[in-house]
Amino acid sequence: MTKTSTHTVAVLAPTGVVAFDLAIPCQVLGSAAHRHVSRPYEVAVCGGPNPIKSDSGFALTAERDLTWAARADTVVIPGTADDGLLDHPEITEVVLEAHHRGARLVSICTGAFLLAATGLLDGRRATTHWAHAQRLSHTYPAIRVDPDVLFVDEGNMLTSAGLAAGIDLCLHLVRTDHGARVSNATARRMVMAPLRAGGQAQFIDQPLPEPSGLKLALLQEWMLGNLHEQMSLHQLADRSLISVRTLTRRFRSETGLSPLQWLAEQRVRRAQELLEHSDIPIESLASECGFPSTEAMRTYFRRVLHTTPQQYRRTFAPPGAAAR
DNA sequence: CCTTAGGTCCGCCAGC
DNA sequence: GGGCTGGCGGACCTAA
Repeated sequence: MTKTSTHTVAVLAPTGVVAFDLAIPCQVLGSAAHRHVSRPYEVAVCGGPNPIKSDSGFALTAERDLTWAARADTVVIPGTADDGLLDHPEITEVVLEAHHRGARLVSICTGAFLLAATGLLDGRRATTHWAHAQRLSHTYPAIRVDPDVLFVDEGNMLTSAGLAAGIDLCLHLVRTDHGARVSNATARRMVMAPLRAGGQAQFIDQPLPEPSGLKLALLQEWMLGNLHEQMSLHQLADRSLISVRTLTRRFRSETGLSPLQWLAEQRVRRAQELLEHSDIPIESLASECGFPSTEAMRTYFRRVLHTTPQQYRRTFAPPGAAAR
């Protein structure tokens, strides 16, 4: 992703667009701010002819037409009131054209159906709103639909689950393009939790006041404070005075992840922060974050962020820091 | 890429 | 019955 020029984002507005989905990228990407670039994204709603009916009882006026969308760096496809049942051939055409120009495609909620209609999702992993996941995989059997995650990042093609998960995906884009600091600041400005991981379940049990939930929170706090230590499931269970089985179960129901998956994500996040704010060598950074080796860290970076630690540092290190 | 040993995850089920 | 716990087995994952 080039940082030199403003990244253009086209938010498509098909007839009957879900107004909430449409607003998400406009708000999140439009409000992202960078220390050196005040507006890293130029976001425009694209569609027509105006006015365009939304699903929410009001019509909207797109600032740009679909030809602009075909030239954008990122194209966002929101859900529609028909939940993806109707064809929107003009959208298909624009999305295909954008893809062939190398644009990044992003769908929110049932926007996945419009993206799927292009055939571009075939053979890839994707997700959509849980209530429509089954229909998506029946209609497009070549897509590996994962109904249990907030969003799926397939590099140049990203899909998210219903509504609010679109916010998580947009924050993920900001983090991918501009690093953790910018995405955290963006989240803070929106009074949002920093960023839920993509693999997190769409359904999460109330983690709040029960004593059991509290105990897990305490353990997680301890884990975050001791990321550099090797920890086994067994030790963690002993520490919190519950069985391994119960520990795994609580993690899954409260975070949607297994204990070690959760731990690995926290380690990647810590590493991201350190890569952005320090110039300690990769080797000591890896052990500081608790990765058994630099190879292990690289593997997790690949999986979670689709990049390598070196590359991440090069992209996000502040200008003053040592550039290697 | 492979193999291997040990760890992890989760359905199942019995027990409280 | 209903809800939570934790042991067990086997599929799966990871480190070396």
